[in-house]
Amino acid sequence: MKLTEAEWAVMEILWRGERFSLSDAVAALQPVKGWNKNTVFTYLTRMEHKGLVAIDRSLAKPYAAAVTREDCAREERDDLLTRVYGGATGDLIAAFLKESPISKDEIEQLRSMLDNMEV
Amino acid sequence: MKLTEAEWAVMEILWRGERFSLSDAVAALQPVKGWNKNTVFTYLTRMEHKGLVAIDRSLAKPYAAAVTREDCAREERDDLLTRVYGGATGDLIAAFLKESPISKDEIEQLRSMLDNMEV
DNA sequence: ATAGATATACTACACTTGTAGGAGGATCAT
DNA sequence: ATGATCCTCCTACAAGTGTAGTATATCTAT
Repeated sequence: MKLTEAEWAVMEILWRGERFSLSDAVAALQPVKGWNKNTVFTYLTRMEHKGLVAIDRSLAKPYAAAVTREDCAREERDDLLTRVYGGATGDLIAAFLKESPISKDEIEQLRSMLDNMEV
Repeated sequence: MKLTEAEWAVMEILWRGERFSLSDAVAALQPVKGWNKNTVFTYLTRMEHKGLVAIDRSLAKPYAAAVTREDCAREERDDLLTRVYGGATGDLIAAFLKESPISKDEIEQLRSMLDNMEV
């Protein structure tokens, strides 16, 4: 399930805590989105149908993420990888490296990952 | 301009050639999408308004890509990088490396890219 | 010059996404 | 116990997306 930009905003706040009441969610989304509470409610319930949000209506804080951030991140990565790079991970990584300078530490980290990949 | 999945399919075929007639485009999209010619026409004209497709109605083959594949790929990369990884290129690359095995050649290629990044 | 194929234009319709209004029930403080 | 607040549910609506029908103009081959 690929998330829209707005859905990412909702999930980002859900991933930052355990459970949320409506007003918790509204307050957390305020700086990012400035949404009306009904808008937040609509998102939460629509996203329940999609299996993104778990709602336990018997709790005071009914809302929680139903998927992990890592699962969503993987889907986004896979989508980019296959749609744009036809699965060629090397090309994709090369493109990222070419355009975004990374720190010395990160370079070292990646180098050791590469070392560990040699079987 | 972020493309939808269907728009990517259209651009992919436009990027594979110089100029296209409607039926060229329909034929090329047939195996991928199986669209009706009207559907293809609608996409082409809608995408002209978005600046994705250039249409020169005085030519026999009026349709051509108006943006490069690399520009679109960059937008997709940037979007993933900032939305999902908050700009942390190292983390993103690490995630790709962790999940998708790459070939020995690619490992070497990346290693030399890393070498060249050290100033 | 006329039938058949192509191309263009316009229109339509269902579904999704982004956004919010209104109404009714629940809760809480005084 | 009443008014204020909050929560839930339902409804709505504009824009965008995915898909195609209809109608008309144009080209091409006979």
